[in-house]
Amino acid sequence: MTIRIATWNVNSVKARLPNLLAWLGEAAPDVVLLQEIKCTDDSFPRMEIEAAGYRAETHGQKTYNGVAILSRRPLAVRRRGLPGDDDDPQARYIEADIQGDGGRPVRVASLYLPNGNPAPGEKYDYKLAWMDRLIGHAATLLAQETALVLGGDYNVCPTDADVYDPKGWQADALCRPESRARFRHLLHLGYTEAFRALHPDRERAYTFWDYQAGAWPRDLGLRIDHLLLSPQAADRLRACDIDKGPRGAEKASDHTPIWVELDD
DNA sequence: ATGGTAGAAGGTCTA
Repeated sequence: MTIRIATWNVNSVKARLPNLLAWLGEAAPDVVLLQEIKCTDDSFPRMEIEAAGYRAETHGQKTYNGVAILSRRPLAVRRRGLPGDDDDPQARYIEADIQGDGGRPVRVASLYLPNGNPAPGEKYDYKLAWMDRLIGHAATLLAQETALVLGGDYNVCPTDADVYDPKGWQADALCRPESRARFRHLLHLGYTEAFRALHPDRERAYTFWDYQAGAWPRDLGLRIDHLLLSPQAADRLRACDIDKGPRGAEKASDHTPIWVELDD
């Protein structure tokens, strides 16, 4: 048996509720990591999602950001918010233990890394500082030797192969060397980036296409949504892929889901 | 050179 864990930046869970429910019904993932829910915890569409068979834990915020974890299995939240700055008001991190429920337990986190544009500037500084906090917390988690999936919208294109126009994007916060160096730092701690581990040479593998300028029909995309696995999770990795279906739907998010399958 | 799109909020910001 396997457990399937997906991540999807839905760009407003309320605006995307029909798309999300349809996709839960088709794809039937066991766990879904959501980003940019853009609502508070008490306005999250909990009843509809529970009716679809999922428990939901949220770390919401009005208007911007907000993350959530949906799970068919029981789950226990470990933390809301990334440690390292108690004054940070932005809701970009939630972490939970998914119960084994007959299989093996797995720890997951849903993260929404700051975009960081314009760069250079204050927003870019916040992005890099947030990445430094993530590196610190990811190292702490690694020492606990659990099967762990750090998934979400990293707002980083790891290499030029993950960008439709590398030259045009080289000065953007998603592609700048400081962002990429910190992403590599995460990997050097001991994490495995699931998609490239299984598809090292696949081209034009994107998870995001801008709403503007016909980016989707022209396939002008970026790969910025990632699933990072601790060694104990990487040992269980069986499959990973991008599900482009939802990006082609009516009223689509500008991101599409990416998922991993782990031995259960 | 600009605007092109989308979402939430609300008379603009974020992406």
